[in-house]
Amino acid sequence: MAKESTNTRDKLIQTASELIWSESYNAVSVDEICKKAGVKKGSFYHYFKSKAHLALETMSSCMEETKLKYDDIFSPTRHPIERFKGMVSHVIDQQKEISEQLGHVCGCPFATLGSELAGQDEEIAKTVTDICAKKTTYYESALRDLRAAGFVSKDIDVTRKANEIFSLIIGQLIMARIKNDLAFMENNLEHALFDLIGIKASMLEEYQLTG
Amino acid sequence: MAKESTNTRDKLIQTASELIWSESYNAVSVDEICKKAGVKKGSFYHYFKSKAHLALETMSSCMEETKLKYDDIFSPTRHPIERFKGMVSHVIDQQKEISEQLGHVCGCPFATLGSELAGQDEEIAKTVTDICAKKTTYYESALRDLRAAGFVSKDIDVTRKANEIFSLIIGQLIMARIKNDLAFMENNLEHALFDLIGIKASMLEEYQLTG
DNA sequence: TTATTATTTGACTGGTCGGTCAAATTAACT
DNA sequence: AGTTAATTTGACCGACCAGTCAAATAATAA
Repeated sequence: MAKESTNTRDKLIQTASELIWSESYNAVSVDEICKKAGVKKGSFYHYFKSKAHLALETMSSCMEETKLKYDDIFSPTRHPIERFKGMVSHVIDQQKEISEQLGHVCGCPFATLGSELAGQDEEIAKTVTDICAKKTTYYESALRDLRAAGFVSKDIDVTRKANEIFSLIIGQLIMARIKNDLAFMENNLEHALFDLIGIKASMLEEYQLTG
Repeated sequence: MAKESTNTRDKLIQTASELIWSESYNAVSVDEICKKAGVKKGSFYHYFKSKAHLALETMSSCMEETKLKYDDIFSPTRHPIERFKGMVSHVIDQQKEISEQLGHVCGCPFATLGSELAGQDEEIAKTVTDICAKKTTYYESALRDLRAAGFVSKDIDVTRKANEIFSLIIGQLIMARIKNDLAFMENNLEHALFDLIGIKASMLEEYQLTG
């Protein structure tokens, strides 16, 4: 997340990521990004053909990191309950780290950017939609394994449920960003998630003992 | 929602609401708002001391309307299950209406604005936070009545659950805005909501018959 | 070495931004 | 009527916006 790249292109992406994530796309200017990255504007437009393209590549870069992390968290070698718990921990840890680094709870970079530009830039909206779809596939797979293990009802609709889970997380992240406070999420995200999935506390305890 | 006010101030608020809601705060300029409202810039700054203040008053105005609607939907005279169903219908109807009118699914105006300006304007973030808190009180009250009627467990934490409900709705609205598609919400919001509350389909059917 | 390509620089553009202001107009009060 | 206050107007800032470009420099290949 903080790799101190010497490469000009990466430095721009890194800086843009921080500025846009903590402020917003339209509130941050190309000049500002260049200044903070220590790069002249001409170089910026050597690597990116527009501000929007920088945002797109920033998202790609961020999604690559996320994929590495999620491939581990949602590895089929883990128990599906552990996967969801791992994801919750990861989300909260990441938010803590970023909020300490940038001085503000930032929420989900994709959702924030997507929401801001949904009515302004179709390509960005499309990219965010794709990223969201990708994330829900992790949940779907974990839900299938949860179903196979008998933790949830046989007739659960995993696609629908995965989307519900995703919405819940996005919603809590947005609220955390607006309130600039992670407390509620820390106390409630896991609880709410298992409630939504339909796994009772008693089942979690049982799993805890046997697992 | 479309009152065609002849009053200059109201016309500016109305226009700003539409433009900011469908685009975003930073993407819409004061000039643009004035032009569409048929008002000169000098008049704008006669009524609002800054662009941010216009946004604040736009939110107040929107929240007033919302309160009228919600006071009806969440009237204690209604069965608490009916209240939640009524809210879901209202949210979806409103989204449909606005998306037809403005040509794009717009989501929650407070969440969109709040998310965009969370790291930029503290007063706006604070206002959005207050509005969110106000909305959750409707859910809390309905949850208490649901608990009293025996539809949910006696030891449910209504404040926590109300916040979870709120997050879920915000999340689905953000996703609908990004995807510019209401289909998922229409098919799933009510279902997900009752899942989260912990009311099984069988109980809903039972209520349907007796109510 | 020289020729070719990739990268960096900084000055530049035309347009737009949020916001100001004094003067003109209208409405309200006496 | 005359006076005062509310409203509207349009011209006007300086700062900043995204994006351009030709020339300078550095890296690579022959």
